[in-house]
Amino acid sequence: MSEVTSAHPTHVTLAVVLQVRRGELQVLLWQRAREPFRGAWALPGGYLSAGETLEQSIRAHLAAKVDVRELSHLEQLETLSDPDRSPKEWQLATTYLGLVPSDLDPELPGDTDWQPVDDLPRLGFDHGSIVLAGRERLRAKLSYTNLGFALAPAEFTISELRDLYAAALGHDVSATNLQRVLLRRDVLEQTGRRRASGPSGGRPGSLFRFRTSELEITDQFAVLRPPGPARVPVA
Amino acid sequence: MSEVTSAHPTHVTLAVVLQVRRGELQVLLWQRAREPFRGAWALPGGYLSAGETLEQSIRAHLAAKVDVRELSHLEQLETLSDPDRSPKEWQLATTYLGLVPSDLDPELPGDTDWQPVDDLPRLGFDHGSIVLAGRERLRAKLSYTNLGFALAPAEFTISELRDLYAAALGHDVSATNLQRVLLRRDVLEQTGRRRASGPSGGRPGSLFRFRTSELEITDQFAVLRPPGPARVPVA
DNA sequence: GCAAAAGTGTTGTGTCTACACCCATGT
DNA sequence: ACATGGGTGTAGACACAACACTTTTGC
Repeated sequence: MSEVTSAHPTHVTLAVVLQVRRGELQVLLWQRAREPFRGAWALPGGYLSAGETLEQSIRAHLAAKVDVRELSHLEQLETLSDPDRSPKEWQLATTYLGLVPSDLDPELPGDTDWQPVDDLPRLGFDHGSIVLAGRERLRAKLSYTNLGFALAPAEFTISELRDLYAAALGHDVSATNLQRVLLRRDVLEQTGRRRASGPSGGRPGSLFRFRTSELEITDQFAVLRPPGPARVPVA
Repeated sequence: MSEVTSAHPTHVTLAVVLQVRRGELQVLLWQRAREPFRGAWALPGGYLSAGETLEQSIRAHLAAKVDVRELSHLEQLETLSDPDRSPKEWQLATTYLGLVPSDLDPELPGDTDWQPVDDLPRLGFDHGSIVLAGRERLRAKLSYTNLGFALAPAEFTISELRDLYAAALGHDVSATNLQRVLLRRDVLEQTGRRRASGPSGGRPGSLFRFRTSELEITDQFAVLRPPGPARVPVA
């Protein structure tokens, strides 16, 4: 139990902001200057203010760390309530997953930096497990939605997209099959332009873009799906 | 904005408790005796008490309505924070999905009853949309997990299970294919016993049970899945 | 021509739906 | 015998992975 358990808990919002940087999935963290967990890294966030929604709260706190307009996606994860999760007070935390496209490099305050999710520093509170929960949500949704749009620049080649997916998913991805899956699902479209070849030659890749930046479920993986004459093919 | 917006919100937990009753999916509701929304139906739940986790809170509030031991499953849904969601106060609500096996018929207080999800009465607050969100979560998880265990009695025939799935999913389900899908996924096992025939004859059905009552993801629907030599077949 | 990178063709596999057919029981 | 439901066999649809092969570029 907390040292202080008042009748009313405090409420904070926390965000797992992820971006693929230098080929690996990284998370935005800041280093605590005060107890508790002085010197440890922590997720950005803070107290809920009067009259705010939780989403407004996390956006406001993130604004102190990054330009919030650079967030390509934001969704709620879990609300944590273990009375012992903060040593100082009874504190609820509603966690969010945020994503930043790989071509942006936000200005950060001095105490804030990106850290690799696969090699996290020591994190305070329960923030380590929150980061992993965020990564799992991302991985799942990459598989059955068009969430890739939130990791990618506006335009990209299939190889570049493959590298983003590989970094986020943590395993190799075949460019060949990635292209076919996303085109068949009508998630990608060709821009008509092509990227210039690299210095060592090679065929220049076509540039693609995501058809929409609204989250859509593209593979409803609906096993046990409704009976009936095959679903209408896309026009 | 609420009439009263204090610096600290109150926090409630609410549960969408679902059960298949008489062939249809129903939700546990109680009828409000006081303003706001006097006479309207509402989800069970209530204020978070000092030192409780959210899950302890919703279990405690449900205990006033049903025997909590009859809950076969309980999981967190979303935390709602719109300042206008309650007319009286600034109130956060963390919502849960609860499930009750179809063979139980809990004793209920006089103000509490089951209502069909497909034909809801007038609900107070934002509880109508919460019920639908709970139903969607159930439908999705029936498809790719073994969550059926939480709707079904300990033992059942495939036809009985088919009827439960059909009621929960809202469309016909083929007993033939349901059996094969769940057996292949190793979710069901045969008990060896059989049900007696009905009055009008017919072959008696074999009795099955779920292999486990722990939630498991049985179809990881992992499109874009890791490369490699085919996953090891079940022994 | 040769290396490098992008993209297509093709085959095979796993998982599901649909539907015909067979099985076991009561009357 | 026949009706009533339970259960199996089998064929086809579909989406994907794997991999060989072709195309387009730089040097």
